[in-house]
Amino acid sequence: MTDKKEKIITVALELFANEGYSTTATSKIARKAGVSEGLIFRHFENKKGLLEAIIKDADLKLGQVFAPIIFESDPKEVIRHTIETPFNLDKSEYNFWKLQYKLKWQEEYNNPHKMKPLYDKLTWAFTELGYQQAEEEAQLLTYILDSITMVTLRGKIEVSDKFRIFLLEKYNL
Amino acid sequence: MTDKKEKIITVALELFANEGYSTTATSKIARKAGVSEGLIFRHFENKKGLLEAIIKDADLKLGQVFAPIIFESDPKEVIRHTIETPFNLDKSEYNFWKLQYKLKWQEEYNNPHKMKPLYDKLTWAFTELGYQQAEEEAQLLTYILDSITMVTLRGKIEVSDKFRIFLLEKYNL
Amino acid sequence: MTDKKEKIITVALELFANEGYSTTATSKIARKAGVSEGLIFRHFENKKGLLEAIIKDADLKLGQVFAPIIFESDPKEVIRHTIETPFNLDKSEYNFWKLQYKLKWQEEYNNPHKMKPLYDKLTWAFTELGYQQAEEEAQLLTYILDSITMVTLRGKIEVSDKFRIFLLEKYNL
Amino acid sequence: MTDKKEKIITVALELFANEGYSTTATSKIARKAGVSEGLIFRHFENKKGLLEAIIKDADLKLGQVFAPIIFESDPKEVIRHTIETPFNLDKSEYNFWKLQYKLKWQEEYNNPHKMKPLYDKLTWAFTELGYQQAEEEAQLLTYILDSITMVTLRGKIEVSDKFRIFLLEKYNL
DNA sequence: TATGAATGAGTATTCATTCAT
DNA sequence: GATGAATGAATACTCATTCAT
Repeated sequence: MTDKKEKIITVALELFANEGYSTTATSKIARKAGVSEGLIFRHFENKKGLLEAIIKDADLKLGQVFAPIIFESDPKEVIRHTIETPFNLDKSEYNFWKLQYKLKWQEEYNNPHKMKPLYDKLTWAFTELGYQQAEEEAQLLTYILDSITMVTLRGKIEVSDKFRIFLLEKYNL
Repeated sequence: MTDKKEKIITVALELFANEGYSTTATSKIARKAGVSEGLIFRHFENKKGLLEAIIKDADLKLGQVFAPIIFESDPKEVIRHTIETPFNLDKSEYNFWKLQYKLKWQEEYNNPHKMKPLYDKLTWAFTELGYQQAEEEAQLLTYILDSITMVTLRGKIEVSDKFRIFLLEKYNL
Repeated sequence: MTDKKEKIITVALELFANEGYSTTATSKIARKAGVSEGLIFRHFENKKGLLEAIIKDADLKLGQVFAPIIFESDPKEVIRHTIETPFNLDKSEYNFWKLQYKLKWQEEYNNPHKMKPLYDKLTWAFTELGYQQAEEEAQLLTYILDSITMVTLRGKIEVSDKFRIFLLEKYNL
Repeated sequence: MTDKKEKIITVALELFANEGYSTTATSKIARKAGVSEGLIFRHFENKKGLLEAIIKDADLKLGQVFAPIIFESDPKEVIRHTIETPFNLDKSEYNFWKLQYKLKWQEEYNNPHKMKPLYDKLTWAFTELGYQQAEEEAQLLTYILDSITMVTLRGKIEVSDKFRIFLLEKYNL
């Protein structure tokens, strides 16, 4: 992948995440990336094609982010690690996460099955730990963490460390 | 308010909620509402003005939706009622809710304080019921319910009644 | 039809006829017609829609041009009049005719049946005049006249009056 | 001439003939010819240069096609052969002919003198055969044959063999 | 000779908005 | 209050052409 192609992807991710996909003009992406507008279409054919390239990249990354949890063998650690994820979001990855959550509102790109592996692992962990309704517990936890993540990304309110500890205690961690 | 003005608002709400604010052309609103395009601007000055009129309406409605909870005096009932809200969304109000949640991603329109009264009431209820960390409990519950609401609105997955009962049991209801 | 709409059609006909449909930019049409480019699309939806509006107009006109021949009752007059048509093209109608002939090369718009009524009338006339193979004679005459028309429209060579008389004599007129 | 250069010419001829010069993108030519887009410009400098190379080739070929007629010494044979030409078009040469006729509408490339030798030969033949107005007869015949050729190339209507015989009889052949 | 990344001017089309009626 | 013609700036996308390799 050439430098310019990569620059386009980076800039587009930033703009799509913060200003929205349809609100972001390809001309703006080009300007910010320091390339000609035409180049975007040479590399991605479509504005949509550019979005999809970004999504593909992101799906890969999503796998990497959750890999340590998926391969964890201690159920307590699975849950602790999961809970701590939204509290440890790196600022450099905000754009990535914002796009993930924004796209959920775009019918076409809302794929709930993406998180299936994590959900399954959590179910397993809760089972191991003797929870009666492991599936519901797993579901519940993902709901909680999704909300926390979104609040954090929006940046108007910070989810306090106190809340993190509150959560960990809830799960006896 | 004239019939036509109201029709514009209804149609715009529907389109903004489902296809997004910036993606929805005023011409489409006009067509679907059966009015001339010019009329939109006579009544609302701006496309943005139209959105803001809708938001104003919506804020009013939001108050009404949560009033029964806010004025409930039995703490158990406060929590039960809150939990059941996302499970009782009327299809006719999906557009209203969708817009609420979508706009949270629009910096300009994301006002976390909107839900303050509900949050306060929940804090009060948890305190009454002797929970140690009432504020965190209130926060947690709103997180959970936000996620459920969003999943429901997106419509790809249904949150089961089993989960509702699971939740109520969690809170000893 | 508003003035501006008509102006668009006139200018577009001129440009499509002389510079070709796909070679003519809508911006050029707008500039020459003294209207905004957007107006073209308000009125015709498409560049193609504009072309089709022109063609529709033209088909109407084609009917008018040949009506006097179609309703002529003297077979000799039918043939004389037909022969003289390409020699009497009014300069103000060149664009109309040019477009007719150019579009024949565009698969989509080449409709040989357009001239059926004239062809039938000629067949009738030749039959009346006792020609053995009236259909072929009619065909032949339209071939000849098409070529003359095209040469005339291209304007590099003029078809002489001598040739007109030569033709009339061929048909004993 | 390299293989690739020749391939470019062949493909361009096909596309120019069928989809038009200005409608055909150089990228499409490159793709269909299996070469890089840059190569077209290395070999022909211009898109226009490519067209002109094709025209040059074509003019050569045109000479070859009519040579047997030009060098025929029997006047009857000259006319018979000329008449039969449009009925014997080889499908493999349609593109060549289509381009010839389409370009006549392009002022810049419409050169009526190209056919002068054939026209002169026909004039000679008609003179030999005692026709009174040999020049006009020659002109007339080229008109007829041009029309037949165009109809054939457009392919919607076939010119019947009956018509060929009709023509030959007209000229006592 | 040949490639393919890159450009910049241009193209059809959209869209929020204005305005005369 | 309501219409519909008209605008102008912006938008996604195309395309002939250049250039370093």
